Amino acid sequence: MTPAEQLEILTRGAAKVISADLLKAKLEEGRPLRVKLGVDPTAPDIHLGHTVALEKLRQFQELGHQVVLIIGDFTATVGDPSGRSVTRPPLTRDQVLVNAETYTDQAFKILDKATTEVVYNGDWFRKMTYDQVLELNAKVTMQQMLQREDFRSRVDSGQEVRLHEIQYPIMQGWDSVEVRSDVEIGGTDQLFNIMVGRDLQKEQGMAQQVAMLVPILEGLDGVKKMSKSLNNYVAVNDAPDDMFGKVMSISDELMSRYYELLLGETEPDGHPMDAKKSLAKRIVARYHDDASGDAALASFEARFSKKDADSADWPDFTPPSDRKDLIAIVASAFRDAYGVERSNGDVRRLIQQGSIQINGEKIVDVKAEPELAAGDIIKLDKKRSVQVG
RNA sequence: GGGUAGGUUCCGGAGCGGUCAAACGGGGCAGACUGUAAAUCUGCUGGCUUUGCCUUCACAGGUUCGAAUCCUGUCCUGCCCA
Repeated sequence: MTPAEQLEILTRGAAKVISADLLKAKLEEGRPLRVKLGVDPTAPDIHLGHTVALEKLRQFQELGHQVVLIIGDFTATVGDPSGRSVTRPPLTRDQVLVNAETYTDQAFKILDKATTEVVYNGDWFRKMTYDQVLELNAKVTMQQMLQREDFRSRVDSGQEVRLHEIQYPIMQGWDSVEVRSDVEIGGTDQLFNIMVGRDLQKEQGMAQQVAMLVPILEGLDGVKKMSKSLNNYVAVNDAPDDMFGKVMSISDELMSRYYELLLGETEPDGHPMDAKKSLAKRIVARYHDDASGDAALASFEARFSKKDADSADWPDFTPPSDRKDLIAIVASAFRDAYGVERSNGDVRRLIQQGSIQINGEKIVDVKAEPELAAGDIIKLDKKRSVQVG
């Protein structure tokens, strides 16, 4: 494939490339480019927000370039302040290593494991001396740091900014030097960090990397960026039905955004609901398989469209043997079938507000002690039910 | 180091001796309506063996019949000065 063709594919969907000309020049060298993505193993789940960058990496990979995945085992103990309004709590090394492991497992759902280079930035940062740290710090000015929106707004609003946080961009930049990257991929909020990488590479007399910024995907709420901590994410490891359901719950407006960022397409004409089902099915198929996508669609339609509870496939649930009051039953159903802890008070409220149904019959009496038989369907809330097994 | 303003429930932010599990807003959850959409309306939003009880208002003591509210000390943060 010619450099021009590659350029066309690679820049598609990118929010910003600094610069396209530089990328073109690198492609024209005809060698495999080293394409870097730094990941912060702060949370173990990869979600759709991460996949935007990962899919971009895969495009490079498919064109024969070398993907370098940097596990920020060291930087994670600092915490990327990008886009943050508060200091991020640091993680322990053990947590980070465990997270890194699960992270790469998931990343290889998208990337080709065999040809991906995985490195840990602790390998070089832990060896650094204070001299070297100071030398690096001398490359960046306070003013540059304060140009950053996230730091500046924290300063302006009287929020604390701790000094270790401003080390983050420097460390991320140094990663680029260490791996001699040609291209760094990141979200648009990574602009500053990636540019620091360019500066440091130049300082070291090295060719500068291209900054390729991909758009930030909004989470299920449609407003804030998708993130684990906001609990507005779809994890690539989510079960098919769960993944499908989450996609169905997004707003129409957000759906067209997902079409664009996740599938690289425009939303098809027709009823928005059909478009959404199609989107949901394809996302499930992508991270599981085609059969799962079809099954999730069928299951969704049975559960919600036809409201045919009998044919729906709800998780099995065995009522507790020690207590038979409704509060205990519902609380353990949430816990056993969905892994959700709800306090008794919480459950009590659900009951009082008419969320709980047994075989389609609403139960509002908090003190009810229903007789349950195998096969009974207990509705917990709008989205979840269980089947007594 | 000095001065000063503060630390309240998920967040913001009231409260300034009892009527405070704590106004109001945001967020979240549930219900109605729907397309598990949006908008709208309603309710809820510390825990429990729930007409009551227990634990919360930075932490530790103290005053008081009674404290988130007063006093003392400690820790932490912002701002101004050095």
